[in-house]
Amino acid sequence: MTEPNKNAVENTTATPSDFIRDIVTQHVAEKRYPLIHTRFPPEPNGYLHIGHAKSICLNFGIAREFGGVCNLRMDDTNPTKEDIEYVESIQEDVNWLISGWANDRLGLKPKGKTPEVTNTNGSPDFILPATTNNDQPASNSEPFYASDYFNQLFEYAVALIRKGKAFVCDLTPDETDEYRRHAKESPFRNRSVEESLDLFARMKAGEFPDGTRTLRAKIDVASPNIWLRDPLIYRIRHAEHHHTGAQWCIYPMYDFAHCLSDYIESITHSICTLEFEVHRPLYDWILESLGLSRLLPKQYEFARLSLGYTVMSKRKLMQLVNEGLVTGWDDPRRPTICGIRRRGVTPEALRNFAYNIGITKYNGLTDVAVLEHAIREDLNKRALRRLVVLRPIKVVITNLDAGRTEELDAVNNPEDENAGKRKIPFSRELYIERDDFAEVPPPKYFRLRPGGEVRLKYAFIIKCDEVVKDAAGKITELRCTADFESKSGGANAGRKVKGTIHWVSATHSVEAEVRLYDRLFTVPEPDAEGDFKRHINPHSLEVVAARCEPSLKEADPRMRYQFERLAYFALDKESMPGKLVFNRTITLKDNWAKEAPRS
RNA sequence: UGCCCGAUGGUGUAACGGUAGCACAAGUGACUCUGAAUCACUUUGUCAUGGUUCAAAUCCAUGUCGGGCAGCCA
Repeated sequence: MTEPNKNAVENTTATPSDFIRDIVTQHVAEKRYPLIHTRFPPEPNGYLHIGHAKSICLNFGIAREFGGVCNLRMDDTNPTKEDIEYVESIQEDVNWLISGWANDRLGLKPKGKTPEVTNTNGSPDFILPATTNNDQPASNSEPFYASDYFNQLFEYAVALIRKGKAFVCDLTPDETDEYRRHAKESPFRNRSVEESLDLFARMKAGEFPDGTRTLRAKIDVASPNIWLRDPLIYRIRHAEHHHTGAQWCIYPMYDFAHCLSDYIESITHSICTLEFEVHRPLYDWILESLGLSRLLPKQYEFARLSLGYTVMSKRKLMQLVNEGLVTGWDDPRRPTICGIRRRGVTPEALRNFAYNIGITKYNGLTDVAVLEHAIREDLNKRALRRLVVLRPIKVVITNLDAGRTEELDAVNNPEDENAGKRKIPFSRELYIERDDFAEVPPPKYFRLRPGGEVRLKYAFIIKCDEVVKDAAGKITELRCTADFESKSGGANAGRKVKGTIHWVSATHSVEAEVRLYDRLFTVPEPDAEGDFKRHINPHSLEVVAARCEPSLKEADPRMRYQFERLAYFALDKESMPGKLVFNRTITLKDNWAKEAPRS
């Protein structure tokens, strides 16, 4: 049997080019950093989706192309939204997507390891180096967690207060909002360093309820950039954290935690999406205000992915799960990485897609056709061809005896001669696809019709002699005669007929549940206006009982299949020996579907 | 409203002051024991107006349109 990953195609030779890689290239040329170090920092509050895949491919791609490292970091500074379930799924999805490509660039840390002090002369300074798969067996490693730096972040915050650059503020959330909107200084802005230090320590000790006090950076309340108007950097939250437990009741805000986590991990290029652009001055301000001794990371922003006929926001994806509109996070109709994987898409296809769409600062809408093309291109090269009839109609070969079986040769993959051949049984009773017979054929129809001929793939040319119907007028079977000389290699093998259709032997075929997936939404931008759920496609899933050629009894979950003339399929995780379940990954391109309605 | 960012065929992107190219999509034809794949060909574009320059998609100015931010979310 062929290796599952053999014959894969990937743009590994072409080097992607975009404005971020241009910057990195220049930094490498001027030897600005000893090592190019990126990071992928998801918040564990949901499952990863194809938009994250774009970011993963960017960050790991850069690490790969420039001989660097990309840390996986849980950006877990908000205990009320995050969960261990998401931590686990994130690791699984990242590993799946980068395996065989950039898994050797994955930056982890030894289990339980926390940052070390690098500078003892007054201001605190911490470092936590990454290890890669090359340095350390994966079982002793774990991802980075922003929450592992809570001690260090606390010390950095104290340092900021000491420098007179942060203060404890007693304003309520509403008041804070109000003051900020009107560019008004907090009445607590000028309280003494000692008092802020004392209050901050007491915040940490749990003396105050949620929302009563915050730690704020002292920057510029009149700044045109809202994020510089004395932004909050710590808030009180009496909540258990999935990673640090009940240790803390104050938690750092994103802006404070992120830049410093990058610094601690020696990140050089901190790449995020466009909505953080206005935060960049704050990112720089915090790092510069602390007077840190090592090279500072820099933030760069690119446009997040929007894809046609789907929704990408975590909130909406969560809503679809909670309201039972899909079966779960890994429902194959969803744009989540696990859903895409379950559907049968390979990591290579997803990476090629990410490569093809490029990286810019323009917020566009990517056509799903680009994704579909990447999937088809990959599957065409690797999928094993099989004959399966989705909606059967019976065909009786009247000039073949009942007990007789012919064994016919079939090519496993015309795109890969190493994939070999297999035998398919042919007998008196067959099934063909209902769509492949038309009693009253439309123009240019070249499949089977009354009195017409068609070739059965890998087998014989048959002629339809009689259409049998039941009392209600429904077609129950087609009675046909076969030209046994027309078999591949036979005397009449070269005989031309217009159509070739797929078939299975009725007696030898095995049943399978086949799940036919279509796009989840009926419009290109479901969330453009109004309620996105109004646009859910009622036909996004159809389940049929299909008849498969017998070789599919040994179907392998690692393999991909093309049911000839129909679509690409993969085994679902619910499939069992004796109870086959296939998911349709994507249909074959169908020009007939475009042609037929014209007539 | 304030601040920030962006605009190249239908869609997504390249061109780094010097021939507007690529991919997807669409269309035509060839081939075909998959109406697939493959191959060949074709259609369609620099937001607008000024300026700088021998030369502008690229630099400058103004405008138009689009997006983002204004959580004790990330």
